[in-house]
Amino acid sequence: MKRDPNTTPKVETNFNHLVIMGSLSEISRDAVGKLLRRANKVGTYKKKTVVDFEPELNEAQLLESILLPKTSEVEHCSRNSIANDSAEEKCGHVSLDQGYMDNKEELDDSDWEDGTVAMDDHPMTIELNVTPVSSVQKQIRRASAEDKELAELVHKVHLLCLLARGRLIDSACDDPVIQASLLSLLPAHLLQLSNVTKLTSKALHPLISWFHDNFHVRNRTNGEKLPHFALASALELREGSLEEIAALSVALLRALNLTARFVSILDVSSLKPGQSFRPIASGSSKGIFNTSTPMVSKQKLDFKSPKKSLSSYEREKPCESSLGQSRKRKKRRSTSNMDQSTDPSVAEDLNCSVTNSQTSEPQDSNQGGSHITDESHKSKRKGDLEFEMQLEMALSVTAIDCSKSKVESGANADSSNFSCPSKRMKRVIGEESSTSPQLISTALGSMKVGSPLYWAELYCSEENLTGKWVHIDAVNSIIDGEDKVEAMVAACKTSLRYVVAFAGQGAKDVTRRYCTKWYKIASQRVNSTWWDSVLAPLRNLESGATGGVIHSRTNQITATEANTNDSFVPTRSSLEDIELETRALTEPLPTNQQAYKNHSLYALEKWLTKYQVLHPKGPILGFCSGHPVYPRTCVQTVMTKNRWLREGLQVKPNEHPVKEFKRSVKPQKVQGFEAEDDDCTTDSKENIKLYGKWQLEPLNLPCAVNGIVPKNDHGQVDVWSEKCLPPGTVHLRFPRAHVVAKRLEIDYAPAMVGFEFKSGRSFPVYDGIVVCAEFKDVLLEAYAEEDERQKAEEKKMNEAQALRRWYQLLSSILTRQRLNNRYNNSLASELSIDVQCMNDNVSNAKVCGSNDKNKTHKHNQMDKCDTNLEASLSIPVKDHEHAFLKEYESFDEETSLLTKRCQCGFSVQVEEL
DNA sequence: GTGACTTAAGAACCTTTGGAATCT
DNA sequence: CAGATTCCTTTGGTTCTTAAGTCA
Repeated sequence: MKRDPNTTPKVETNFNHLVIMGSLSEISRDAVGKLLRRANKVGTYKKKTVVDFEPELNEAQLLESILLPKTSEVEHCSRNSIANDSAEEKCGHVSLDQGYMDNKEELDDSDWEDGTVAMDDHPMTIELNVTPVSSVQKQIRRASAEDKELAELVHKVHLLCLLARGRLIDSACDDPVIQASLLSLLPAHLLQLSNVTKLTSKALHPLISWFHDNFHVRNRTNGEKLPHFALASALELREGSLEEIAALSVALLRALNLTARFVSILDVSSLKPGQSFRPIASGSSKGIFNTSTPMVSKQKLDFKSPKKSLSSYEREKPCESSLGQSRKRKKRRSTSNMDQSTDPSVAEDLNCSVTNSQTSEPQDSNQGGSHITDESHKSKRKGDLEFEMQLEMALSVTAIDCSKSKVESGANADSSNFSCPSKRMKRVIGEESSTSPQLISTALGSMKVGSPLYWAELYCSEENLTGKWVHIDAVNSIIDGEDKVEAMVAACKTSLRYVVAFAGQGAKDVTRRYCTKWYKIASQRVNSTWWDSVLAPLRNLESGATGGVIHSRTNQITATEANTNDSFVPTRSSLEDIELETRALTEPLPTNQQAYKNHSLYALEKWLTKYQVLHPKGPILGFCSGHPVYPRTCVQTVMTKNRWLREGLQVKPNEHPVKEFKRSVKPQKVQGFEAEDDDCTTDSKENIKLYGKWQLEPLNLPCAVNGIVPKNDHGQVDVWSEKCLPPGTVHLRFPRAHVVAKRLEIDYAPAMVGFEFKSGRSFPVYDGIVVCAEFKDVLLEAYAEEDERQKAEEKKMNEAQALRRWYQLLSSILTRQRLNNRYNNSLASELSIDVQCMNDNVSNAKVCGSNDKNKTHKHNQMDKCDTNLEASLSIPVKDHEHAFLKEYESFDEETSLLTKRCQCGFSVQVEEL
């Protein structure tokens, strides 16, 4: 992963930060890497990856493949990106087709119903022979473990991306230029807020209403700007995306020297597979269709098929609203009594961004018009776009080199794409400046709202006794409306799974503050261990930036006592932790029974599993449909004696099973009809007896005495864990340990570590032996020796085998040569060349074992062969019989080698025995 | 529209101690 | 001949989870 050379200094700063927080960047890399590897493997997961990944794709390309959705939305593509896209799409199609052919049989109707397969260049007709009735009864395919794993990986990576984005926005809020510009716009009387020492939420009303009147949400694309510039641009125009306006409100609060956080709902892809990602703010399609006040004319809805009209409607909506907004905007501008001139210094800075957004405007509307015609084959979902954008931004932060794999289509997209419903909510709720729940519900009824996604949290030292973080939604002009957030989000058919507050480059999960029904979202969140480890470094940064020692009224009174008696100094962070924890423990009782099934705090007896009991059975916390509600802490897991044994625990004497149920014994197939008669006897024979944790004591195994290992009925020791070892024994996990133990006549028992299931039967799995502790060293020593000896023997055997093979090879060559010489066949010359080539290699090969004192005739013979071969290969083959004359012989006394020579130059070395 | 309940299907979990043939 | 090693074959019942349908 290389750093992108194109990243701006701002991003680099962030990256450096990430590097400092090693753990987080590691987690990011790990999660993204896993996803990429996983994606590489998965080619058949249809809903998420229609493109069949090519194995030779590199990571960047692969990422692109994931991100490049099946279709693309023309309106957000730059000219360049369109060209690139089409090229890429072509590639995509090749593999898509391939993938389709490969997995043809796996594709079911639902794939086509999704309508996400892009066939841009090839018009296609799909003939459906099915009747409408049968198409309704589509095949339900449950998600496999693999699908779940992939969904979880995507979820995690998406979370990391959103976290990274939040940090970028947060750092943009700290920008001194933006803050100064905001202050310069602020009427003088509101500036006094910065001098207020005892801040309450009431004091904020004038400020927030001024902000709300002067900054507006609008749907626009602002190119590839970084949050920093996007924010500046929004400030310049006094309008921007939901995110930008919320961020500006945070910047304003910070400019006034107040402690503020940028809060965002991390609207992340689902943890469960098969659920297509739909950003909250875009509203659910179901909701839109249920609305009684459609936002577009009926004609547009009448579009071929209901399915088609759904998607077209979804896509048209933003355009229409965008146009509407621009009209509204003009009106607003002309009537606005606010000073239209802006700070010249800021204007200078922002010049380019302003032109950017201005030029993007007509383009926007043009494309809006054209995309209706193109939509039949360009239907990239907003969620996909958002995901791409976030992933890209996060990757740039974590400096993954994705410059080549830039998802061009996504780059132009902006969070404002999906902010228009929220903007409408603002009109409805904000303009009437009322926050009554009734009004919200009216707004929701007409589905003119999106969900609040971003807001601010301000620390008010005079709220409560110790101070409090106050929810401030400047976009909707809501102050201290934390209890309304959940209802607003729920109205959008989603839930707030992750609400994260950003400050000082850090982040903190504050979901608990906004969520009253934790049981509903708990299952939709990633496992808390992972999430906590991700947030740990960010939490520190956050509390470093916002935390401070509390000097509340109560503390001031007891300040001296606290200093002397208690070392605990409450910080904002720790007090908030307590507040959130308290919320977690005081959740109201759910009204529906099924909510108790996996509730973390409460339980109903009827929803307990087979291996759960209530102990103690009380206190009763309340009732749900007549069923008593118990605390979850009373739910205990019960197990059989054997299962507890594995945990290193045994049932105390005289304890009766707390739960008992009949084991259903299936009649043995072999016995056939005999078993039918046995039915009642087998049933009564064995009941499964379960015991609770309170009935147990530590395992009391017989000790090893006199070097004898206590064994079970099978003459072995069950080693489920170290706890199961009899006292005074050790588990030696090396192979062939029993051989050594047996040789040394040490008592041992095979260690059974589990079972393996094969062909319907279970077989014990052994690993090493169990011996008395006193023999451990002796055995290890002996084993080391034995090991060494065995290795030496192995080596010797290898060498001998090598010798044998050499001999075999050489003699076969020789035989061949001899045959050639004798019969002088036509292949002779060819062979000689072949053999000549081999000569270099073979003659250099040193034949081992020739120094062995116990030289056998075989070895001797081999040596002969060796030299013979050398000689025979070194001379050209002729029709000639060697004659070894005595006078050419030489004898080397040192090596006892007799060298015989022929006149032709051929020589043979012979070792005398 | 909501929730209780049923049904159905697939995933996940639990079960828990050979024997014949061949090689060394 | 004894002991070690390899090969054979590839369960099936129960519970949990999830989604859809029905009904009050």
